[in-house]
Amino acid sequence: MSLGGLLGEETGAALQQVRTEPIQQRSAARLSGLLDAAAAVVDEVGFDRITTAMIAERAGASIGTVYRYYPDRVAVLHALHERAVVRFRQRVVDELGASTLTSWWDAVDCVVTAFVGLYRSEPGFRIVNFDDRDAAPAADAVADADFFARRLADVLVNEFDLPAGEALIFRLEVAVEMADALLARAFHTDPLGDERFIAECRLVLRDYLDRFYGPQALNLLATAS
Amino acid sequence: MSLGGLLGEETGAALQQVRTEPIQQRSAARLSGLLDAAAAVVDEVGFDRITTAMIAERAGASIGTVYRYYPDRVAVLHALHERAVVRFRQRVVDELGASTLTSWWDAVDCVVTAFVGLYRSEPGFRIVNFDDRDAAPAADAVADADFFARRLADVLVNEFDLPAGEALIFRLEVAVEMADALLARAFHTDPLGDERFIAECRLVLRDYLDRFYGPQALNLLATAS
DNA sequence: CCAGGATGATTGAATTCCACTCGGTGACGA
DNA sequence: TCGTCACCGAGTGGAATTCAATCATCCTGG
Repeated sequence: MSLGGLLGEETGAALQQVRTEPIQQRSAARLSGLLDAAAAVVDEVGFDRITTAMIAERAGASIGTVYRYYPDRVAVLHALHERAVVRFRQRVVDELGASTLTSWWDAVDCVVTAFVGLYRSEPGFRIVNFDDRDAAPAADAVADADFFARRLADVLVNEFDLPAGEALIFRLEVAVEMADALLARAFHTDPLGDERFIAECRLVLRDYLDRFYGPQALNLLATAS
Repeated sequence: MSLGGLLGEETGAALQQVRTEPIQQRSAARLSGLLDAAAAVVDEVGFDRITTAMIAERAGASIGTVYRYYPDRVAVLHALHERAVVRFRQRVVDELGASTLTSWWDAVDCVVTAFVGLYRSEPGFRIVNFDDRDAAPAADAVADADFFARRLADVLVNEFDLPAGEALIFRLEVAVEMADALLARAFHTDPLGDERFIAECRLVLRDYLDRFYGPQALNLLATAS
């Protein structure tokens, strides 16, 4: 499996929440237009001041159109989140392709860089991120983290010969949670991201994973088996 | 300063948001009754499906009564949050008093234990925790984490001679964010808390702080100065 | 190639829901 | 018995959501 595997096969399923899958092309544009509008509005008025009317107006559509595609207000925000996640994965793949990877650490570093990049460039990403334990079934967020951890695990196993298994997946999940929290904190006040927290995030991740997958730890594993 | 300092002096100010300080006794019961109701409702229907009507009905009061004490819907949730934080601090102090502390690690461990205990016993704590970047002025959440980090820093400096300063506070803030994320994850699906994540939280905290405040690190600091 | 029916897409006034107000009614204390 | 304090719940306004009517596009038989 190549690095591209990170993208996942369910890119289409990301829009699960839409009421009706669009048949004609114009409606595909409507869909993304609605999300663009939602992203813009979120950035402008904030997460909880958003109204469906604002989204519709910004997208040049009527209220009814919003409800044609999404069952309710929060579903729109969920979809926005999903799209952000998909773009995040794409960004990770791009980053991975653009750098020469000498160890698993480079891969992890790419993930952090991608995350930071999206926080900075993607409208609405700051508000509706991995961390949305807030709105509705946050089960999604956990599922996302889990899915992502598994994908990343595949890559690390295949490219850098890390020992596969549930343990690796669990640790990556832990790493994702920590990284998410620290990066969210970094961007909480500072729109460009507080570098102290970003740097500390990298440090924490490296230390944590080094404990299990650093040179010494791997040697121990090798001798033991 | 004793360990009790963690409690803070502003325990009374936690209810700042009430419109009218209750004069007669019966209304004190109403106040906590409203919060109990809010906590129960939060646990049942989730954070953003709460309605003021639900809270009032559950508390056996009328809508008007809710608004007699709280200026708006989110104020109720804030008050609930504040109460949870106060109870958390109290629990930390209790834990600290009940154990023999031989190093700063024991203090950190107590904090984790208190957090886990509250997650298990306090209705609504799961939803409205430190991490509520969600609704409304999320600046509060960060302020909380920061405030708590400072208090904890005071204790660690005074009881265990850790080097005071902004660096310590920053690292404790990082630690708080990570712990919050991992514990939230632990309770996300499992109401009793996934022990794997709880254990990993303790491990991560210890490793992270050991890096700076472990025996070796402290010796280095001592020789350097 | 084209009518014209079938189905997808859009609309926005009407409806429902919900946060919040306020004038009226009881309950407590002195 | 009077003056507050506490409480109630119908009423108001605005936002969320519905739905029947209308328009656009596709498709098919002639």
